[in-house]
Amino acid sequence: MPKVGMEPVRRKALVDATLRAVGDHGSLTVTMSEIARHAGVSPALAHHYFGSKEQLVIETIRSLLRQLRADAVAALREATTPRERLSAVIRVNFQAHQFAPETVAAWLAFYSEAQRSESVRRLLVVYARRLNSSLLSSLKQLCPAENAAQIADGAAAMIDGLYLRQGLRSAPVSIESSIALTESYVDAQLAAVAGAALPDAGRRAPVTEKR
Amino acid sequence: MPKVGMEPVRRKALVDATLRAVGDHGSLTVTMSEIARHAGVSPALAHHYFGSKEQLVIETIRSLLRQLRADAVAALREATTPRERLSAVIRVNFQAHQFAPETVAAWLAFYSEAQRSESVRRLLVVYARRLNSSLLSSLKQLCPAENAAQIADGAAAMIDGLYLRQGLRSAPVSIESSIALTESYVDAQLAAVAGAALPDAGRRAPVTEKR
DNA sequence: TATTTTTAATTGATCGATCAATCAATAAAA
DNA sequence: TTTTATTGATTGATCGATCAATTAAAAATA
Repeated sequence: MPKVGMEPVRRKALVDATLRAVGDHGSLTVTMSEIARHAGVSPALAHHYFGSKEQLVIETIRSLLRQLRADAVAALREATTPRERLSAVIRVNFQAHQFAPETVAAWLAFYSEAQRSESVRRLLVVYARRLNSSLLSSLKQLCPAENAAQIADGAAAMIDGLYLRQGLRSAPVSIESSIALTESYVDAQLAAVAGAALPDAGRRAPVTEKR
Repeated sequence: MPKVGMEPVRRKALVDATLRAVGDHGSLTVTMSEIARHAGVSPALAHHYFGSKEQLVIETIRSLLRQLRADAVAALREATTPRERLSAVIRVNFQAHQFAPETVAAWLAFYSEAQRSESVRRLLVVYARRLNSSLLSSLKQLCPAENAAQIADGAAAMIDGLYLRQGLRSAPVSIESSIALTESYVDAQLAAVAGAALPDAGRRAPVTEKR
């Protein structure tokens, strides 16, 4: 029963359905039929609009990334100091809808897919780089560049690791604890750097250069 | 050409082949035929000895876990102080063969599979718990228990995260840097705890309790 | 020792199921 | 009448799994 102008509606529905299906299935082995069912259309229509399953998956990741960026922009708008911006970047990654089990499961599936699909890998690299550079730009205003780079790597790894463990649902570290853990890491590292720069501070600060 | 006593030989060959195949394929979508080819036998033989693909995969994960534990035991034997034991635990996880791209890719695939297979999930939970408790037992001798738990969570997450990023092969953090990053995290956290316990130390130590 | 029987190892052939993808057909809006 | 939206039916390929058949070693029997 063709109503004109359905294309954008269907595309969005299919992308959303893919995220949901991949999310609660936990892998890309979901069938096009299942995705289509979630979206309330026939499998053939999914192919009509996206050409292939791989393309649909790619669009889904793109959409996740767009969402993440939009959230980041919004969060950063309210932050004024570098330290606040840092916290904003951390917080965004643990926002409820990003940290929801299905979303995490979907990310995991995408990471695995990245091993086979170069396009998927490229997209995830974009995400990884963006996270690093968001952290880095704030950190560089809080400590020397070389320390900043190291702290950014550590924080990014910790964030990704907390995701991974969230995906396993074994020892569920809550959203708040995840944020606290990451914040605490950043705080301690910054303190260590500051301590090393001010050796008169009474006590030896922990070293960070172990390279 | 039946030679008696082949079973253990074939089982090992098939398990090794599975790890390799899953590793460079990057996912569990490898076919039994491919695994069997890696092992130099027919697909039918793989079914003969393991019954199903799922069972073969499970045995493969078990084997990975065994290896990891053996490495850990060996590394711990040479450590005497709590701090040395802590370093040993960290180091083991970044050993060359554990941190090799194919191994990391295999781990990733298993994590993804854990979303669907309860048995796989259970095994990975065992790994996660073991990592946590190894870290924890050393940490508890270096700081109060509540701080220890937090630091263990953070370190475990960071280790897993470094694996994840290694899997992406985007901004490759080297083995040495990965170890250094994790060590630095532990050092700084312990220093922060110590600093908070000795408030006369001239400068306020960074807070860790953000819960 | 010689012969037969049992057991272990191994595979080729094949079945059945699943699934992505295609396509021709239909229905209604423009 | 052309275009857009939509689907049911179908195809072709892939893959896990099964099974009967084969080979040779080991064990039992004569």
